[in-house]
Amino acid sequence: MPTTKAELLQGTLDLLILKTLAAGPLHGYDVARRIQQRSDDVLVVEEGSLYPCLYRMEEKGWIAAAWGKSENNRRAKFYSLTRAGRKQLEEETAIWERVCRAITLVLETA
Amino acid sequence: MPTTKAELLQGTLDLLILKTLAAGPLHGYDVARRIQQRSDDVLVVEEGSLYPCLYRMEEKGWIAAAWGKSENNRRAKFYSLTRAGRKQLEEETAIWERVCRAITLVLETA
DNA sequence: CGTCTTGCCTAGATGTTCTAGGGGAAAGAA
DNA sequence: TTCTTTCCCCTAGAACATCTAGGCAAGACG
Repeated sequence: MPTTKAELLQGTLDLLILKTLAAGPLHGYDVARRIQQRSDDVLVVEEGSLYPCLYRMEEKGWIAAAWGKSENNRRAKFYSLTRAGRKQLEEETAIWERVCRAITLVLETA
Repeated sequence: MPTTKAELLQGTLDLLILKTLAAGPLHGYDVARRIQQRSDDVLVVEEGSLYPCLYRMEEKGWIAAAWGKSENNRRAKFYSLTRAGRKQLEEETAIWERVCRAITLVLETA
């Protein structure tokens, strides 16, 4: 039996992507890989979740896309945070901390 | 402007209910109220989410229901944790801690 | 009697993520 | 050369949880 279910917490993908892009532009494939690496392989972003999410975020103006070449000389679409994206990152970080604290509160109540 | 969006984190409702019932049987309405209170009004469980969730959990054998009278002398359905429910609570708590830690890891990466 | 509160319930909409595909192009092996 | 692997992008539809927006019954309280 593997580690079983519960990869991604619904509603946190935007935040994870925004944060991952905060350090500088990355292409989509790389965004997913970094989230997985930095979470010690706990969070796995499927491509079927990743790309639609990137489009939604682009439509909302949080990120901007530009075609380029990857470090492996492949055609790749690079995403970078917009000003609105940075603001969104701040907001979502605050919400996460608030909700996370709230859940912890409930779990700690004897 | 109010506190805006993001009440409940999708996927955490089962855990919150299980934990709330761990201290003893409660009726549905009360479960929602306690989650809200204990989270300092951050987590609000709508009734349209609550009851379907309770049914799912009952079907899975995590909780058991019994009709009774509330402290206000109203007809109410009391839910209590089964043995399987306690096991599930342990599992979901572990998953929550793992995922929460993972997200925090990503958010803390410079 | 009328209204408020408690408490349970449901159908349908909404939104996110996953499953399960497909495809092209560079790199490396045979 | 050809074959296979890896990288990188993309999409349609299913699955699932939560919310919206209602409805209903009965006790409390004026």
